[in-house]
This record gives sequence, C-alpha cells and structure tokens, in this order.
Amino acid sequence: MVRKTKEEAEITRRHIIAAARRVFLAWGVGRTTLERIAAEAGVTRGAVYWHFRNKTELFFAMREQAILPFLDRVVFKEDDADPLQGIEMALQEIFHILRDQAEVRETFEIISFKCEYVNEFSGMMQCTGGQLDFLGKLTEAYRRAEARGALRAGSAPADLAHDTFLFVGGLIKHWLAGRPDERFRSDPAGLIRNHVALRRA
Amino acid sequence: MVRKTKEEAEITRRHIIAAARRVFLAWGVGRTTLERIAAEAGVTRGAVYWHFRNKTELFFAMREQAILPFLDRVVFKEDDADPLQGIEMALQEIFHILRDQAEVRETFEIISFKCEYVNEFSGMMQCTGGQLDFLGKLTEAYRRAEARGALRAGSAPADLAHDTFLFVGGLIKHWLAGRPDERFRSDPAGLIRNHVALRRA
DNA sequence: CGCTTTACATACATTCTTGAATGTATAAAA
DNA sequence: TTTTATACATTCAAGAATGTATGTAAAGCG
Repeated sequence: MVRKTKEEAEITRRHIIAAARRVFLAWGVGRTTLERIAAEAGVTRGAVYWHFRNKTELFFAMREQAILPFLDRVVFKEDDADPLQGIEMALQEIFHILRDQAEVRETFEIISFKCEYVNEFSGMMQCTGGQLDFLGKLTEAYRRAEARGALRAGSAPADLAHDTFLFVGGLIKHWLAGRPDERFRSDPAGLIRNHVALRRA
Repeated sequence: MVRKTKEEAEITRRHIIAAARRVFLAWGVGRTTLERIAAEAGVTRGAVYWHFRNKTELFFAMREQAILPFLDRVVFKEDDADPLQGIEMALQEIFHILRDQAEVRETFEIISFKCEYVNEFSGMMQCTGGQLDFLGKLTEAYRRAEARGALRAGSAPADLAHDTFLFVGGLIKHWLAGRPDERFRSDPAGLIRNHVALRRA
C-alpha cells in the first residue's frame, strides 16, 4: 500500500463522504454497510474506519457539509420599500440551493426519508439550532415588516413566522419527495409567492 | 402447543401488531428484528411468520390500522354561515386524534421518523391517495368558502388549499417531533386558528 | 538517515438475523 | 369419528455486518 500525503488523504475522505451519500440515498442509512460505502469509494473498510469512527460519525460529517450552504446563502435582506420581499427571497433561495446543489439536495433527502431517528439520532428530529435560528430570523423580519406597515392587520409577527416556518417545512418535505411533474416539486416559487402575498397589507 | 380458535388467533395477530408498534418506535423499523417483536408480544418468531409474510407486511398492517380513524373523523362540514369554520375544525380534528389515540400517534411517529423510505417503501414518501384526497377536499372547501364570499380577496382556493396542505404537513411533523413544552406541540389549536384567520374576508 | 506516525489493506472472531424446515396438538370440516 | 388444515413452537443452516487486530509501505520529522 502506497502511503498518501495529507492532501491525498483529505481527498480520500471527501470521496468516502460522497460515496456514503450515494449509498445512503439508494439503500437507506440503516441498510448501508461500510463495506458497500468503501467499495463505492474505491477503498477498503479499513480506510473508512481510519477516517470515521463508525457509520454514525460518517453520517454527521456528511450532514455538516450540506448545512453550510444554507448558513451562507439564506439571508433576510432588509428592504425598506418592501420588507416582505426579503422574506420571500430568503424562502426562494432555499429551493434554489436544493435545485442547484445536488449534494445538498441528496443529503436532505437522506435526512428526510432515508434515516431512522432512534438512539443517537433521536435528538435530530427535534428542531435543530439552525432551524430555531431560522425561525428567529423569520420573526424578526416579520416584525420589521409590521413596523413598516407592510403587514395586513390582525396578524402578530410571531404567529406569521410560525405559520411560514411550518409551511416551509412542509414544502421542503413534499418538494424532496415529489416527482418532477408534481406541483410541489415543479412550482415552489409560486407557492412561496402566494404564501407571502397572503400577508401583504 | 395448544391450537387456538379463530378468535384467539385474531387476538394474537393484534398483539403482534401492537408489539411491533412499540418496538418499531423504540428501535426503528430497520433495526427491529422479528425476534424482538415476538418476545414483546409473548410469542415466538414462528407465530409472527404465520400471521405476516415478513416485517414489511407487518409494517403495512400496522400502518393500515392507523389511517382508518382519519378517514372516519376528519370531515369537512359544510357550514353556510362560516365555511372556514368547517376547514378549521377538520384541521383541529387531526390533532385531536393524534392526542387521544396513542396507537395512531405512535404509528405516525414511526412513519415519520423511524422508517427508511427505500425499495418497497420508496413509493410511500410521495403523497398517498389519502393525502391527495385530503388536498382535494381542502380545495373544495375553500371553493365553497369563496362562493359564500368568506375568503379575503386575491387568493385562489386551489392556492390556499396547497398552502394549508403544506402547513398541516409541517405541523404534523413538528408536533410529532416536539417535546411537550414546545409551541408546535403545546398549541396546535392556536396555530391552526391563526392560519385559517389569515384567510378570512 | 533512522525513527515514528500515518493511511490505509487484510484477516479474523463474534454476533446478529433471517428464512426455511420440521414438529405438534388441536380446532374445524367432512 | 376420521381427516385435514390451522396456529403456532422449535431447530437449523447460512449469510451478513461489525469491530478489532494486525500488516505494511511510505510520508514526515528531527
């Protein structure tokens, strides 16, 4: 066996994560063996065990990679002229990421449908910190909109934020699950536009 | 072994399904062995194999049981005075069922979080017939509301129905996942009320 | 230049699971 | 009353899958 440099080892590590994503998606996390991941990555199980303590750690490494784009790209712009526009664009951006970045989409598909939330994983089904953060930012954005008089009367920002949060959760799930011809999959932009329009003053 | 009568065999069958539900919930469907289900039900694996061809068939039998209460109890009453009231009550009823019927709630938890949608199961992640039926009834109900002038202007019934459908999907998921102190878990009624109120003329 | 650590591959022991085969006592049918 | 089908229990063979232990050759470092 030819010993690799640090850079080459890092590449191997990424290959293993990418292979894991493909195999998880096709077989589900539970039915995926490290042997199969290794084969898919063109290495042996020994290599996988070298880089990751076990399947769980590999799973979390994969998950981490997919969350980063959202932290970077989903932001609530403060548009004084139309505060709700910032909310709408943030929501749209979620689906742009899912559409454009296959690895992110596949990872979300795995998290949503190819994984059992039990034992070490059971905490993951609750709202994660990132999700609560998103809910908080949504609430702030609606508050700003209210201050600008952009909201229709009778709706508290916090309630609107909760409603939007649940809407987005449902949409992500159905978007991921749906076949291309289904509405949830084909027209998230329209659904988001309608959702936000309901809130306009 | 004492051979059982048909009635006793039916009871055994139900016991096995109930045991499977408990074990699925704790261990996840994939990591659950028929041996463990059998032990939980107080029978041997032979009995399980007698009643069900394999774990998949047992899973679907359990699932079937949990869907029935919704077909019975979630109905859209046609209230001419306040058509949106019928929609709101139908949504509320979903969570009454989940709150009151532990077996239904647990089964939904399994379907949502303790099961990998792969191979035979992969079709299940799409909208089932029951869900599409629900969406259809929602659309009809909103159409009736529009005809009665109960809807705020500018929103098409079909769009409202989609929005509500996604909201409910998100709410069910977060309600199931949440701990009792979380808002999604503690106050679905309020969230539903706000959601419907947004649509009022 | 020699030692140590790294980055894997290989081999092994152990532990589940599963499906099927077989046994068996009795309920139900004839 | 005899026969047959039922409703399980028990046993077995065989194949994964896992974690670990060990081998190894080269990279990295003083």
